[in-house]
Amino acid sequence: MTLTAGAGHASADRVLERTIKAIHAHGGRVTPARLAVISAIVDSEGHVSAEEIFERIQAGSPDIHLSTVYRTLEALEKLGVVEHVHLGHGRAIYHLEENLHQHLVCESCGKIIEAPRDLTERLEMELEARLGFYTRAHHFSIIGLCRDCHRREQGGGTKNPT
Amino acid sequence: MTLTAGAGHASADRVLERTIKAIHAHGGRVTPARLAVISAIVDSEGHVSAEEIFERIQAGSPDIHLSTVYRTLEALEKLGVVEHVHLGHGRAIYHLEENLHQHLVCESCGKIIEAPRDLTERLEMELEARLGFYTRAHHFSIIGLCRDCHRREQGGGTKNPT
DNA sequence: CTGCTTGCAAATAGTTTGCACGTTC
DNA sequence: GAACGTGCAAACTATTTGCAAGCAG
Repeated sequence: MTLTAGAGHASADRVLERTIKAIHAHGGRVTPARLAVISAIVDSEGHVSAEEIFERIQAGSPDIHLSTVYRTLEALEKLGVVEHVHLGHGRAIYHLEENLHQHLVCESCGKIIEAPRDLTERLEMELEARLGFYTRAHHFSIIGLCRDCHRREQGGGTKNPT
Repeated sequence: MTLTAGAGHASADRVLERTIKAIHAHGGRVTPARLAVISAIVDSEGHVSAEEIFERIQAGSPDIHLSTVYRTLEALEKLGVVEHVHLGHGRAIYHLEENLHQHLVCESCGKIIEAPRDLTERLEMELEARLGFYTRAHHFSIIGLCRDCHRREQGGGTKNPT
């Protein structure tokens, strides 16, 4: 829980409202399933796999199917409400598009840190200026070691990369 | 495919040699399958999925199984010879660890561009200085649009900065 | 000879899809 | 009422694994 980014629970309703508007704007229907998925993502501080969302939802609405979660996520992604990243071998992780940030994933403990935007913004600008490469998604993942794990491996002498 | 030395890039042989040494150093065996996998990666300019490697190998050695390719890649990754990244929903892409670079993946045409190291080096340094996050892997993927696709989507190429 | 490697096939994990029915607008 | 969304099950893709036979050292 060492997130330096400000966590705004007050924004939860705003996200919901914005999403509903977006769904309507595209001729879509606002269904319990979709509301549940959005709530699950908001509740989970922004980093969840499809299955985690599914499990969270199951508690309150056992009738919602996993495939619906996937389809809803796809729809929400098309609406620009959520995005997903592949952090490793397994499942993808979804988060609100509002949370424009880079994921710093610790290889050792799996912790996900959010890098301040300004650090990467410059990189994006330079990529565009020098290579003409336009980073549309505004997100990517950086694999490495968090402060603690790095320190541990430096000092402890436990070198065991899996 | 064929192990004809000398005709290819000068670095190809060096990679092979280094890899053989690494395999031996870890008590592993140098097998035709492993040589074929390494050659396939080197031949392919560094960006290949497991299946592409498999197909390349099939041409010369139809007896090598896909699962062997996976197992070999895993072994080579453990030895620090190759690395892999997940660029999208589908398969992972493998490349030589020597090729320390960032992948810029064009969302639209799928082209993979390699960003010059210095662009990202600064980001890495700042991540370490400000967050204590140490980017061990020295690689990550940035999704976006290449110059051409970006221009096309802009609609007519209004400006032309080079 | 010894045990790391491989081929094969079957298993897994994560995600997608076809179809008929239920819901939302 | 029509179009969109959903449940369900089955398909699919990428990758992994158990086991016995095969080779490298």
